[in-house]
Amino acid sequence: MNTVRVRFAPSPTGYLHVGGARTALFNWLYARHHDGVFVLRIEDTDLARSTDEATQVILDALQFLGMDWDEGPGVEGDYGPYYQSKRLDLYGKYADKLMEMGRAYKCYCTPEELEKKREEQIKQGQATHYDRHCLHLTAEQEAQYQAEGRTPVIRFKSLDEGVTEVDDMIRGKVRFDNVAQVDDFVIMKSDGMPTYNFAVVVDDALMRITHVIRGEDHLSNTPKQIQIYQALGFPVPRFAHIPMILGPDKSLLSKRHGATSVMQFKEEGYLSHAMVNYLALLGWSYDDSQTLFSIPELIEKFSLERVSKNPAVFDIQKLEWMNGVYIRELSLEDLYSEILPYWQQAGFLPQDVNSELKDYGLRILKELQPRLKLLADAVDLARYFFTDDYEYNQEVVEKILTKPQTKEILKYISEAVANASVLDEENLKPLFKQGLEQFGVKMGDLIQPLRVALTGTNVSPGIYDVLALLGRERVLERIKRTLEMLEERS
RNA sequence: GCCCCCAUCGUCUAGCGGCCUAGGACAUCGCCCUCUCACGGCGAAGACACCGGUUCAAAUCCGGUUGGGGGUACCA
Repeated sequence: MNTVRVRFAPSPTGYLHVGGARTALFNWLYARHHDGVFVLRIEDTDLARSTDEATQVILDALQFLGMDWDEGPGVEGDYGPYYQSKRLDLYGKYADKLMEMGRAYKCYCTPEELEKKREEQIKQGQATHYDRHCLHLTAEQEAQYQAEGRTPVIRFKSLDEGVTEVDDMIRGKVRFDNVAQVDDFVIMKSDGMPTYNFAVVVDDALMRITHVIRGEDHLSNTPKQIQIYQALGFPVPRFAHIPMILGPDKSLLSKRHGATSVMQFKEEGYLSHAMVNYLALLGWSYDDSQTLFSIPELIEKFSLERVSKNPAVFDIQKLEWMNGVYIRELSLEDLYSEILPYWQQAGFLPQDVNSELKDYGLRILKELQPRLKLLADAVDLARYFFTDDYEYNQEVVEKILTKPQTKEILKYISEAVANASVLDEENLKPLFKQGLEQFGVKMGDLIQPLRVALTGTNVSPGIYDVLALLGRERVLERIKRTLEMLEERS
């Protein structure tokens, strides 16, 4: 049996888009499922925009998602180099070969001339295609063009009849009319660089790619590529065109829909596992019930047969939910490791955390864990545990601390806290209950003002946990501070 | 303009002729738990785009319409 060889071929434009990440994931899962080879190839022929940094960003993003490649940057294999910019001689070589065979020719037409013809064709209701003006140029005509300073491109001479069929693993057989749909497209630009449709064939063929799994936006270009494969005598790989990812308005997902960069998601506090699991479900499903998958499970269960044909809207809410699920699955130790950088950046914890502080962090995390959707949420939710410098939510103060008896209640709690042997539920609850009788109120009327006094908000973990974490000294200080604030107001 | 792809709840989807009074997940709403918020539990609402066929039988097959997406470049 032949080894499955798939590839992900991003162009380094500065970041890895979630659509690209999903394409990479499907390739990676397919390779791992079939014990195949996952190749990473950098399509950096756009020299103006491609930089080493931009490439590194993509590698980092793939690494974050746990997609390791078997051949590619940093992992030399038998079919390198894996940067298109280092393969330029190959494209020239195969373009020459096509010209020798009479399957390619030089074209001196200018973009302006071509645009004019194109407009004319559209006006007449025809399909747009090159009119082969330069197919049979005489030596004199060529010399004339060169004298005019024109630099030629090389065009592929496409088939004059018949149809080219794409046997897509997801969409089935798709037929394209050779004459109308495959024109003599450019394979080498005037600057000597190959065009995408040409380079991708040369590279995929030379790298022995067996399955081309890519976005549906490439489906229409596939017949062109197949004709190149055939002209060059290369075996044609299998194709699988996966559905596009759309924004909420059903247009192609892009920056204007919000974050689309994988690394940006990472910074906001999305876990690698959640990203991968969610992305896997965008266009693929296993059965009618399972939505949560471990990575090994994904590898085991993934198949192209179960990839959907319809485009999928990127649903950030579902991703958030899933992130919460995986945050809750983390051990406290692991959660701490994930959140430490956020707390350090917020100035809550120093670069070197001693064991006492770490233990405190762990205790906080125990309470925060079920409340987190994003790792970054742990900053705002934990602020009052680390600093006295937090804002009082004025709306909440208005609503809760203005009730009658509030000051008396807080004073009562202050005494209870001062007198309790240990600040925990067992010791405090009886004292609080006494207060209920004394003031003739319910537990909430006692706890909510206390919560506001201690946290500045009406949302926090259970009050006994907050009390225990803050400790007697800070609790008393904060109640005192709150009482002073109330005095000033009245 | 021309060509290609697609069409089940708001969203992701299950469904590959009878198992469907269409299942699950997110989101929404209600109830429970409860000191708030989460978590968790229970429940509700919510879809086969439309029109023709084929068939004893259609969400499932075929055609058309409409809608959405993509391609049509010296971008990838």
